[in-house]
Amino acid sequence: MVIDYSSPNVAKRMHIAHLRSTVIGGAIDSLHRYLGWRVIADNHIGDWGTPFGKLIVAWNGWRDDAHFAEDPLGELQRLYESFKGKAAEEPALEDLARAETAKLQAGDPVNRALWQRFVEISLAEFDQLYARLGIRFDVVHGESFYADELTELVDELIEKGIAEVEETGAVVVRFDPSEGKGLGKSPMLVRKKDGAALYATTDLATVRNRIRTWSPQQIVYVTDLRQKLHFRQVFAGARRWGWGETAFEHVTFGILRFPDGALMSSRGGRVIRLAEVLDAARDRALELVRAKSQDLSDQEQQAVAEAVGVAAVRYFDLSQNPSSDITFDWDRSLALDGNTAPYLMYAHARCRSILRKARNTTLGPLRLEDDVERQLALLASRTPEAIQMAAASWRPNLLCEHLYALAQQTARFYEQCPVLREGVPDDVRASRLALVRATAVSLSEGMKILGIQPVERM
RNA sequence: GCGCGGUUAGCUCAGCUGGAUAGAGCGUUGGCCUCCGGAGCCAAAGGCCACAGGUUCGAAUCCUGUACCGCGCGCCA
Repeated sequence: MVIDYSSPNVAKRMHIAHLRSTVIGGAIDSLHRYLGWRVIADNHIGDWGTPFGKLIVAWNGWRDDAHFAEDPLGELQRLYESFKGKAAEEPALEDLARAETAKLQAGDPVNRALWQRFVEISLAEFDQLYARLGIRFDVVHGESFYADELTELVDELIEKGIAEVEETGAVVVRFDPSEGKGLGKSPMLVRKKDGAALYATTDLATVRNRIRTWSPQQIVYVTDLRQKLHFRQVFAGARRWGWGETAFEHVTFGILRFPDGALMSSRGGRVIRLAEVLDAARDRALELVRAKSQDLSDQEQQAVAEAVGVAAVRYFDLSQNPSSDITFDWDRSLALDGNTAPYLMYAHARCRSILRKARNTTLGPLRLEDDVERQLALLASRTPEAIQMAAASWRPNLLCEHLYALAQQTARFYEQCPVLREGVPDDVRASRLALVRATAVSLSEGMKILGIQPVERM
């Protein structure tokens, strides 16, 4: 299975709307790896096209070297955004940008070098965030990777009769209504009248390359639902090409909004940086760790705070059904109590605490006499089922829900079923200890799939 | 106009391959540490599941329609 997720654009900072694809995609990725799939995670970054012409114009025209030295990506983003403002007043800039884009695509060494630098700066920052989030890709083939084969690909589409040339010179793929509801009225443009390719073209080239390279059973895309039509077209185009052996899946998720309903997007201007949210989450967690866990060393406190903070942010996103829009709220996404990642981590840490203290006690066969422990055993035993359900329906939130129920039951068990206290008969103790261990394993395996790092103490 | 989503408690959301009195968190109110970790536990209040039909022994869940909200629909990605 090839899975395509995260896919940020170069020269822009990742903001929390990017978190959705990254975190949901990452969870779907690890769910399938856990179930034995061979998964190739491919980060299809936006590193090509007209934005770079604009960026080069802005770079040459009005860059701030001092700002660039201290915050490279911030300066690139500022330049890109300022281009829009200036171009609105001075339309000639758009022509300049087109010219710079053309030069870049033709291989002009100066523009190529600049582009290379922009990409490297962006990737460096993305990698830092991926490291914090525990995300790893097998390959990073951005759009530029396919740039050289697009002309040939469109020519071949025309040759095979898949696409047709219009009078203007533009090339489109026209669909029959039988290829999908509504597709008959929505042709897919693969070449502009000026000869340039578009993102549908790149996506077709990407499909072709993935099939040639890995012959996957399945190719999965994780993007927001606004791209639904686009991918339906790409998939229908791919089937025309004869790539129907491969199953295509578009996992969509809803839009991130502010509480007042405003959209969060680079376009709208109102964004919250992902790094800023992760930092805030870590800081809030650190405050709590310092108050609650004074027995941990300063270094351990820092590590736990980072794990707890990142997990809280991830879980906020993962625990909601991908298909619905979500509202970003600082307090809720950074919450450390209630239905949150720290709650799962806490339940796990309490199990670990018992197991540490019980080092020399033997684990026995299960004797489930109390209703609370019976329920706990039942829930723990259903974890594999929850993992399968979550994978099959592309909904990591199902696993979140299961783990939360398991953690809740763990807390009840902890209150009501003593394990190591005096007076607990040996056979009951041995049974409960085995149950605690099974629970700890279920929780930690499940959390790891969700990218939540279980800790021994917190 | 066509297409795709959505509408469940004060707020944020689960539950959607149909199944028992519709769940959780937050918030509100009231309890629980001589006891393995209180980032916790117990309890209460709070819902004609947008509306109207249909299918079914049974519908928040499936079908049809309506209303409202959001998104998308060739030369950006």
